[in-house]
Amino acid sequence: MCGRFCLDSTGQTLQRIFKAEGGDGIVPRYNIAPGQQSPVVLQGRKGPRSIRMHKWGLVPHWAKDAKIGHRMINARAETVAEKPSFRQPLKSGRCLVPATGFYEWQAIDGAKQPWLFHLDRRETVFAFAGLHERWASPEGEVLNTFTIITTEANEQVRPFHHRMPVILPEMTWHAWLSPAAVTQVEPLIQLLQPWSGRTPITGNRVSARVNDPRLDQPECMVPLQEES
DNA sequence: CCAGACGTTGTT
DNA sequence: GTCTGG
DNA sequence: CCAGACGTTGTT
DNA sequence: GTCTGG
Repeated sequence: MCGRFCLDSTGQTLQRIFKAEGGDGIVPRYNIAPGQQSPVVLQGRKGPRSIRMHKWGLVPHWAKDAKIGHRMINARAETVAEKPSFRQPLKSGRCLVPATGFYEWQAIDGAKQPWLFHLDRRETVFAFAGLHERWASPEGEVLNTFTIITTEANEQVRPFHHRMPVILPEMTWHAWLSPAAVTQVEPLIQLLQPWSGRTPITGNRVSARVNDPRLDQPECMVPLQEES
């Protein structure tokens, strides 16, 4: 699963980490939900990578209605090459989705308690494997959207959920982003495999409940004291 | 041929 | 747009 | 993912 | 229960 994540980074930092242009004005966010705009890193046919704001929830180019995006927030790595909605984006619309963490949810006394999963250092920016699409409404309005690819959960996440977003190691970013279009999909699918073990994730309980406005504040990212 | 779906997660 | 089901 | 809505008619 | 909106 990846139904919510955070990106504790400025556009300037993203430019440096991803060696990309754009993204000016991006500020840290701690509670990015489906339907919201979030940065993605794209590789144009020529020239440098660029950072763009896309809407989370992929709308296929053939869709008659943008509402379909609501159920396209994730794509399974195991089937992404076959699904009508993702087949073309896999060939020509791969992207990176910058993040510093993602949330899992635990029911405690009937309430949903968020846990934040992040890398060794909580502020380390990493990249989800993503796909993006450009959709034009019948009226001609353009909507840029993306989805996050998921895979089997690793050891750290498994106690919470059986799925997690694919995290691409930096050494695979170039291969995932280019060339712009491919005919053979197998090498790409291979890139989605090495998430496990290679990417140790730390989970910490967040000091705010779900949809508590404080969840949008950086203070909530600080791990809670261990309970005695 | 046309009509309808096109997705994932989690829960029952 | 493309595939599946009827 | 979670939260919140879940509807139509007629009038502005 | 299921769908939509964020």
